[in-house]
Formats: sequence, structure tokens, C-alpha cells
Amino acid sequence: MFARGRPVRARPRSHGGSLELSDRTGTLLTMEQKQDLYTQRLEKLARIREAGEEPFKYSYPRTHTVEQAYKEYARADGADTSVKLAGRLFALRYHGKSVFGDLCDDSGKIQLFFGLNELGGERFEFLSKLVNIGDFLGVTGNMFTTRTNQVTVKVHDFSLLTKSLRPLPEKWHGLKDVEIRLRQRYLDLLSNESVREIFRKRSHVIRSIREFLDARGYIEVETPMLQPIPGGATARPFVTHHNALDRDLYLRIAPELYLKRLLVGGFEKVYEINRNFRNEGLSQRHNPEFTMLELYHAYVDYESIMELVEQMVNHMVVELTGGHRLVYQGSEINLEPPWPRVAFFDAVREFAGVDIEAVHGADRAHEAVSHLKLELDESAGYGKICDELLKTYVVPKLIAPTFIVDHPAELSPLAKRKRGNQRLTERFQPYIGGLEMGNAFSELNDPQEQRARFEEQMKLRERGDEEAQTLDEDYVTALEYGMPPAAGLGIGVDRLVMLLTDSASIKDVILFPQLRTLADAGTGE
RNA sequence: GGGUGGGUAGCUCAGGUGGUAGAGCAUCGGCCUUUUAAGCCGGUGGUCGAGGGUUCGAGUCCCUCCCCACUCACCA
Repeated sequence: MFARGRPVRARPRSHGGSLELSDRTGTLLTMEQKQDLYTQRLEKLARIREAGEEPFKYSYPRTHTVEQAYKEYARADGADTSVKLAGRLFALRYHGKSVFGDLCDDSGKIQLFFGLNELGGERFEFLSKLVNIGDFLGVTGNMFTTRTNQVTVKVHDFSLLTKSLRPLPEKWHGLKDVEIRLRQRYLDLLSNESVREIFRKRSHVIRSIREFLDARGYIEVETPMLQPIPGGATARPFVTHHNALDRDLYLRIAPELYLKRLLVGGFEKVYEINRNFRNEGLSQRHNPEFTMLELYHAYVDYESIMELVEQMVNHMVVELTGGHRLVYQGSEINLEPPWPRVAFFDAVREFAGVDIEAVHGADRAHEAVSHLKLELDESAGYGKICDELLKTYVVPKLIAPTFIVDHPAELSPLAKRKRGNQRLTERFQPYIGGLEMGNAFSELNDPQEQRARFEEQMKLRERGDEEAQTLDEDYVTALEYGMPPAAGLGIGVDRLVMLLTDSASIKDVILFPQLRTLADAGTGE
């Protein structure tokens, strides 16, 4: 379907150089089709210019959006309502000496009526011969109701605002080809209203996170995306290079260590909503760049953050649905606080049937799970085995919102140990709809212990674990100046949006998700 | 990387056991001044993902490769 690997630019063409430029953007049409539909439009373009009309206008003084026009017409209650609207034509229905059209703007769709009597012969001919579905139009007219009771604009005059040179996807079935939907998201957006709705909701969700936190006295900050030492999470980073400094830098895997430096600096409630980058595989739940909310609050522990999370998520659901419930992938979910707290080891015991808490050391842990169908690397440590048990047996069951709390210390090098149980940390993860929504803990602020935990990670790294964390001296120094007791939280915003829009894949909630590049997808030449 | 399904017109899709590639929409021409997936008549448009093989003959069967989705592995 793609004209990959073809010597596109070298192919001789009858219509001159202007066509060749467009090929570099990667056409989805075969050359033959393009010659046809595309050059038809180019010919119209030339005829429009010959007729003295500019096919790419600069502005249009519209008086109403489509939505406003409907409202004003309803308010006018039969009185004359004249409007100037602008939008894209999505349909044209010809009837000899009249034409019906559908005009869409960001607010909705409205029917247009073009009559020969109102427009005059010249403009009517222009419309019939030179305007296509897909073109942007500005129209002046007054509103009326057809005999089939359809509110319509009777057009007295129109202006071609932008000539469209390529045909739109089919109107009835919409655009379904997943690859085109993702690679040419603009086509997906303009032909699938439900997709536009998802991204409106995404915008709404992020706005209400800000409102929620701002109202509670948090300040929003921005910390480096380019970091000399990638810290704050267990993940492989992307590497880049700064020429003037002649050094490698890493795209951040988390803002955590910088945000906690701000606690040292005296801020007490901070948050950041921004992109993280992790050099990992793609899946329904993973995109290499994803949006993370992180926040830190001084003088509280993880219990307070748990309350914040259930309040915040419930707040979003109320904003979007008006209630506490939503449906995610066929399951009804009630987000009303409080959500159950289940200890990590209890959850594993209940769902995997393994009392991993009673087991000590990696070797014993391997024995304890040998009867289960876990595909574990021999080098997996105790923490890794625990994590695998949770992911495999517990997480898929956590449809109703649940906090898994008090993770084994091996899994959490930046978290404080639990009071009364040194094997655990004061950490929690919210799960909803089987999705891991985030991670939070009482923050480790003892610089000596932090250094020791980093050193354990460095040992893992030396043994070949590329995800193990790196010792950040500057961060430890900051802790030595004193960081107040605090708790912090990370929430995967994309996954939250998946939940709130009933989306099965993270690609559905990211406008331009990472895809294999077409250059790499060639025939391997 | 493994498994499953898929790739046919600009878009959405049909094409039993091999026999000259189809429909709807879009597009172009004709008719039609209240239609709304408008209708009617006619036309343009295809390297059937790519290459090789079997065959008198391949969209269809065989082989290799490319791409997409799902899934497993990897992975907060």
C-alpha cells in the first residue's frame, strides 16, 4: 500500500516540479492514483486562480461558531438570524439548481443550503465545478428550518478559504486503517469524532489535575529533561550528546531527584506534569515518551498521599461523568473513596498462593515459585521475583481501585523503610482496571542510607543490570544539607486518561505515539 | 524474537475447490431547487504488500521477505 523503496523523486512527471515536493512528505497514494485525484484538484486550483479568487485566504470574519449559531437560532424563535460561519465541507448533495452541504467546525456540524436564486449563476457554477468535499468555506447566510425539520443556513455568499488537494477518507465508515490513523493522526481526528473527544477529555483531565493541586497549595515547577545522571526510576535511558559541553546527556526517566532537591531548597508542595523517556519496548501500556505527574509534599507520609490520590482521581471522574462510576473495558468501576489498602505480601499470598514473605533470599524464593509458570531469569533477585508474582497473579485482578502497599525494600531504593518492619518500605501503588496507575512512597531522606542503597544498585549495574540506578553524588549532597520528611507520588497521566476514556491502548490517548519509522520499514536495502 | 490474524481502487470492504479483478463512498460527465449514507444514468481510477516458484493460466497454491494489529517475551 505504501510506495516504499520506489525511486519516487526520479520518476518523470508531466506536471512539473511542484508535485515532486509533496512526495517527500510520504504519500499514501500510488503514483497513478495521485496523478489522477491529486492533479484533478491541482487543475481546479489553477482554474480558481484564473477566476481571480485566492484559494488560500488569510482570515474570515465569522460571527458564530456552529454551536453558537444553533443557540442563537433557537433563542431568536423564528426571527431572522444571519450568521457568518467557517469550517470544512464534509458533504455535498447536488440537486440541479440547489446544493446541500455539511459544514463542520470545532464545535459541531451544520447543514448549508446553496440555491441558484440566492447565489447567482456565477457563484453557483463556481461551487458546482470548483469546490470539493474537504475544502474550507466561509459562508454568509440566514438560518431556516427545512421541511424535514433540519436547521440549515441558507447561503447568500461564500468564500473558499482553503482548497483541499487530497480526498478525505470515506464519510460513512470513517478511517479504520490503524496505521494511517496513527501516522496521519490529522485524518483520524477529522474523520472520527470519538477520537477528537478523547483528546478533548485528555486536555480536561490535565487541566483539572492542575486545578486540584493548585487549590491545595502546590506550585508547578519544571526540572531538567536533559540530565547528566538519569535517576529516580528503574529504567534504561535514551542517550544524547551536548556538543558545546562535549558530554553525553540523558533524557530523563523521572524528575524525582530534582523535585526532592526543591524540598531541600525550602518548597513544601511541588508538582510537575511533563514527559519522561524510557528506552524500552512498546506495548498497549507503554510508549517510550509518556506524561507523568510527580508531586512532593513536605511533613507528610505516604498515608496522606494515598488520600490525595483517591480524592484526586475521584474528582476527575466526577468532573467527567458527574458521578463516581465509570466503565472500563466492560467492567463497571466505582472510584468513590476510600479505596482498599492491601499489603503487597498479602496480595501475593491471596492471588498467587505463595507466602513469599516467609521466604528469605533469592535461592529460596526461586524454589518457592518453581511450581508456578513464571518465566524468571536465573539471575532474578528476591525483589524481582516478588515483582513478577505481583504483576502476573495480582495486577490483572485489581479492577476495582486498590492500593497495594508496603513493598519489599529491594524494589524501592528511594523509599523509606516501614516503621516496625525493616524488610518493607512505606510505598504504595494505585491499581484501577488492571492498570498500574502510579507509584508513591515516604521519601528516603537519610543521606547515609540513601548512599548505601545507591551502592547496592551500582553492584547490580556492575553485574549487567542496565536498569539499576546510578549513584547521584550531587543528590546525596543535597540530602546531607537536610530534606524535610516528605512523601511523593508519580501518576502515569496517559494511563489515567486511558481509564477515563475507556481506551484499551496507550496509543489511543497519545496524539502521535511512537511508531516504527517508515525509513526503517523499507526492504532492508 | 515466538504465536495468531491481516495487507485487493483515495476510503470501507467482497472476491467457494486456480480461469480476463468487483461493490459502496469519493472523483469526473449528464438529469434533478428541501436533500441529509439524496436519487437516477454514464465514465475514470488496481504491479491484488514485494520478489521468486508450480501451472497452459495465480488475488487464489508453495517458498522467501516487508509492513500492521493482537498476543507472549522484554518493560513501571
